[in-house]
Amino acid sequence: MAQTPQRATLVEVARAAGTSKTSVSRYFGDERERLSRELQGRIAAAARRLGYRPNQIARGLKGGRSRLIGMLVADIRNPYSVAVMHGVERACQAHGYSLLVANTDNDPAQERRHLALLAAYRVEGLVINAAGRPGRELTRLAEQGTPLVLLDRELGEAPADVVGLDNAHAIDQALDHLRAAGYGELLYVSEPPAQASSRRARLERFRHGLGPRGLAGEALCLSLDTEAAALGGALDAFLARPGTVPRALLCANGNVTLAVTRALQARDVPLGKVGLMGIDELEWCALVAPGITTLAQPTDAIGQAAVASLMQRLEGAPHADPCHRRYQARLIPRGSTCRPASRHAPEQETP
Amino acid sequence: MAQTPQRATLVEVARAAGTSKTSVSRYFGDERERLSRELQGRIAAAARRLGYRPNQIARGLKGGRSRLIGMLVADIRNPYSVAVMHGVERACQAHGYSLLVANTDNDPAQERRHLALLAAYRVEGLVINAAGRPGRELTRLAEQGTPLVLLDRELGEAPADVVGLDNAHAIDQALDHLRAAGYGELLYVSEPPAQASSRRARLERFRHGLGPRGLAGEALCLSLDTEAAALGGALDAFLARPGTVPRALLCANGNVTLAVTRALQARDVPLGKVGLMGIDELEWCALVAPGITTLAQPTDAIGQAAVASLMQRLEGAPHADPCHRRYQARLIPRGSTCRPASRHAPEQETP
DNA sequence: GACTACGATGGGAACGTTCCCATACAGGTT
DNA sequence: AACCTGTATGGGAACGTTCCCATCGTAGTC
Repeated sequence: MAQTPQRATLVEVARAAGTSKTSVSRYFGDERERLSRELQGRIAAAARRLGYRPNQIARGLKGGRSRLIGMLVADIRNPYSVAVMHGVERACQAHGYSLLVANTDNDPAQERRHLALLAAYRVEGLVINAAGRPGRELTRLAEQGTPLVLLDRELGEAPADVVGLDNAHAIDQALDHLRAAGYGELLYVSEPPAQASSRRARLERFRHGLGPRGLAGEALCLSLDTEAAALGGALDAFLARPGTVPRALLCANGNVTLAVTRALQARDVPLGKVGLMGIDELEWCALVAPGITTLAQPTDAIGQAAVASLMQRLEGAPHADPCHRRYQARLIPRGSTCRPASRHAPEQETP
Repeated sequence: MAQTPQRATLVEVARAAGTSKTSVSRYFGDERERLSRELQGRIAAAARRLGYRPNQIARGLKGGRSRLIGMLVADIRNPYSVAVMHGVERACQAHGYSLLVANTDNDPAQERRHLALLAAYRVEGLVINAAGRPGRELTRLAEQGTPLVLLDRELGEAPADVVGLDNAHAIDQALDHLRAAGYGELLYVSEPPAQASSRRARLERFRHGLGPRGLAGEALCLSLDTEAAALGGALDAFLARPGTVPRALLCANGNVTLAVTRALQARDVPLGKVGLMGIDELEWCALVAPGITTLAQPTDAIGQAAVASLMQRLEGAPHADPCHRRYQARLIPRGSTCRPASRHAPEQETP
């Protein structure tokens, strides 16, 4: 039965300060210096007394500026996504924007629904880390002038900037590292590439990078959700092959690394004897003995770049040609890619 | 140079459909059935043709219903927080709300700023998983009628529901399990309890639970950010004590488990010989040999309960007495709490 | 002393909705 | 024929801002 003191409005503050709403609006907008010192003082006092907070919703309505950036995340429980999101959020904040996050759980239907929702809130820009199937919704948004940034996947259709890992270079780093460590036969494990261009890019680079380096190998693509069982069989087959060339597994992303590590442990395969390496650094990679070698993505930089991209279009040239920003991975060598014979640097910590 | 077809408005749709804005508003609100079949058809056609989407901002302004729930997260990179957030988001969605997330990186200044921001967007309810220092801002919000839910911490001052783990019972489970496994001397490692009531609750229960069970032990509280170095020393001291009673470490949360596991590995201490157990299940706990025993929190249920709490106050009794909902942890026993002597069940997978 | 210029302020029309209150016509009752 | 009652629709005033366009002094200029 506490009474609810209605939230104060601009007009109420104006009345309390003995001035007009225009002046109060100026005070809270960015024209404060146009007001006389004395009036500023009166407004400040009245506002504080009433506990006034500008209503962002009303602001957004009039000016058309919601000060909201939307982000579509395919899987909010994926550490990579969260790390990037962290960068995105901080960058938004630095530019005076707030972030509206929508998680799609990898479900295209939710993706469409959430896209519509973000549009309904008139987000001024959109960071997309989901399948983003061509989506008329997405194209429409772009046509209506909402800048789009894709994380780690290209869409072709909609004009949008792309920010992400330099996939080709990352795969090159991995192949070079594995070759230098003495592994000659590789299995590349990836989720189905159909859905994301970065998966395709990595896979292709892997295939084309083997020959020139004198490596043998092949790729295994499966959905971790639906075909997890198949992974074990495929690993068995790979490990049971005839021949004595040292073998290694290369995981296309953090989820795969997790699944593969589980499968290897279930089989009591010692890491290192069979090499293991993954794209995406996870906090536990150093902990699983003898440590899993990874390629760390500069997630913070990627997040910030995404927002920078949006800001540029928001403030400057909205219709410039789509641009790509690719970032380099950082190799973190650990024991999982030291063959027992030549083991020299058993573990190296993240700096 | 692409021209920007301004986003269509209600009035434009009305004109195109040869009707009034009221009818269009009814169509997109929840009074569609009041319209004649024929008019519905005309509106639908016009809306589709123009690509109309109701402007949520304008809606929010008029009705005072922003359809937004805010969530304040202390550390968005903490898997526990993210897991709960996932539950919150899905529940919001199910109730027709969207989630505005603000991450504070454990910084009180950011916390205040973000709280103000969420208030500015007129969120209809607030889920708080941050220090939430008494905060006049918070009390004000509560007074103005915004329902509040605290995750895993009580504030005392502001009237708010609390949702979280049944800390006392969780600690009891841990102590019982460790005792049954034969450990007699425990070290409880926690972050400083000052900031969060749940940390205090766990710590206290630990202290009071030792005696009745015939256990010895003590607690170590340190900030992982600033005193990480001290952890190693404290572990050394604990492990080097005279006496032959088997010893175990109990970690107050996931962050602590990570830090402690790192410290133990750096010291080549085999898990199990020294027992290790943690609150919060992390995806890698099964992977670090011989597996780390954990108490899993029902994060999804907690997130959903938080939103349910808000909805209840939003729809029903806004001023009912603050209520507490506590959820039970689930014990996942693994090798880290099997003493070498009595090792029988080396590993057990998460179901 | 009339003119312009400028700095400080205020009035009022938007922005795109919702929702209260008409209006219009149909079909019953008296 | 005058009266309700109900259903399908439309007009217009909010909601809390921003921003254009006054207004009103007070100087500075010729």
